Amino acid sequence: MKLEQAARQLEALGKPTRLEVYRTLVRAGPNGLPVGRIQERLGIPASTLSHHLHRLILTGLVTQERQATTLICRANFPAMNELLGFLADQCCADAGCGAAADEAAA
Amino acid sequence: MKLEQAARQLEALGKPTRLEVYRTLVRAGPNGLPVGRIQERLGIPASTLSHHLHRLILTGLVTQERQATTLICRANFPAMNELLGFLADQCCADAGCGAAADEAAA
DNA sequence: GGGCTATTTCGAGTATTATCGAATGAATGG
DNA sequence: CCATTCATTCGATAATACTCGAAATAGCCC
Repeated sequence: MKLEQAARQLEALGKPTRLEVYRTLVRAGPNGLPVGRIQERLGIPASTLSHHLHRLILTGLVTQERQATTLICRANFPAMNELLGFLADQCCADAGCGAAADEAAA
Repeated sequence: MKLEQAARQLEALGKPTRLEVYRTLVRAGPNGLPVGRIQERLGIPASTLSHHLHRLILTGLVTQERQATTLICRANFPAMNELLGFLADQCCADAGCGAAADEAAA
């Protein structure tokens, strides 16, 4: 993964509002959640939520699929995985720290 | 870890410039690197670099220690670990995805 | 097509952030 | 104490981003 792409994704998760949206989608699992449901849960104005979702989609962290009039949003788990991998690589490339090892052991 | 704290750290890593600084420190390992050395490597103006380092320090991702006239900067590995843990928890709390498992197996 | 629901796009106001040169502060060595 | 080196703070500018109401679009059902 390129550094710039990673930075974009990290930035996308770097605002509490968006991180909460993303967390909600992650917790919803592979079935995803309609936009309206997210809005109900988090109490965000529709236009604001749409804006944040768009940003998350642009970075590839979230996908959308149309079902009739509602749009289902899903967390893109492989993308998250890649991002975690990038961060872990940074950490353990030359450092020899126990970071990833701890995670794996836990 | 609180969501807001995680968001602050993610935001800190969310700009290419800062991510590069952080990566440089991570790769430097526990010995860290003087501010001037980072500047040489990345070619960033001193004031800009100082600004970014300050942000990284505020979020707890980087620490500084004075050695005579030079300031040694170090990546805070436990903080990074906590952040990775937070993201992994988000991912696997209810979703049952294979994310962390894949990382561990790799 | 008319009405209805779900969601996005538009537009504007506000706030935060990045960048960098110049000036300032901190610490050592003579 | 003065000169020197290392790094931060100041100040100003430009760019980017957040927020949200109003208007527009997409798709279904009758």
